Amino acid sequence: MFKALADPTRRAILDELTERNGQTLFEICGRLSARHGLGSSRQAISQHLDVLQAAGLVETRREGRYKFHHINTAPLEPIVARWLSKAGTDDGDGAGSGGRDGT
Amino acid sequence: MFKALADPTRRAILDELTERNGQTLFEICGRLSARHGLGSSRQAISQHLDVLQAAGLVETRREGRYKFHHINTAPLEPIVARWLSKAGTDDGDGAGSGGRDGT
DNA sequence: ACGTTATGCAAGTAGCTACTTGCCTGTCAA
DNA sequence: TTGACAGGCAAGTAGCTACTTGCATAACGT
Repeated sequence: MFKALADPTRRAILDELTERNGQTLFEICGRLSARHGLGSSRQAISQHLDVLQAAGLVETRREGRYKFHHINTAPLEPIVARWLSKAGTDDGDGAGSGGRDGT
Repeated sequence: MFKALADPTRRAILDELTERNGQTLFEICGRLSARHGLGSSRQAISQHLDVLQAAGLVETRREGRYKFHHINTAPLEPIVARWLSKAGTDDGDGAGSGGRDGT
């Protein structure tokens, strides 16, 4: 899921779907090159959408020869909370376990 | 920054620092192999820490021959809110702009 | 039926990324 | 000072990832 967010093009796609949910592949293609200045081909976008769908961030709805893509922000919420929840246990020692390397 | 989160080892490091902030490189090494079952070498972890530091997720404090690593969750908050804030503008059309490919 | 439109699948390629290996610098203890 | 400890730098390698190219399939309009 994090790997899906690692790519700038995929983040731009999410930006696009946030602005206008339920777009087709061709519309995403056009808007990406027009509004984000990305010159990716149709297949590239299609593969990106596959990755986003596999990550659960995008859901698709088939309708005739069109395929609409909808953003799903549900998986985004717990991922960061995992590190935000704690992260107040400052220590300062940390030097008592030397000698392990694994090589 | 997203690329820093894309790697499982780096996420494990963040987990470790969340549990015990201010660890040294060697302690992180030992705890990763002990608690997370990761057999990464010292240099590998060092490079991961460099990436996390470049992403602003980890800050370091030098003290003698020790170097303590502290997690910084500040950059994590706005990244997801970017897509969570809107994402209610469902549309449904989206087929009116065919013909653009860019190739 | 026929051409067009919208999308899908698969193989191949180039660039990136994580990891290793080897050596070096600085710090602490005796 | 000497040896051990903690960490750093740099080059090389293997696997992954994004992208391209080419063809195939299904729905729609006429």
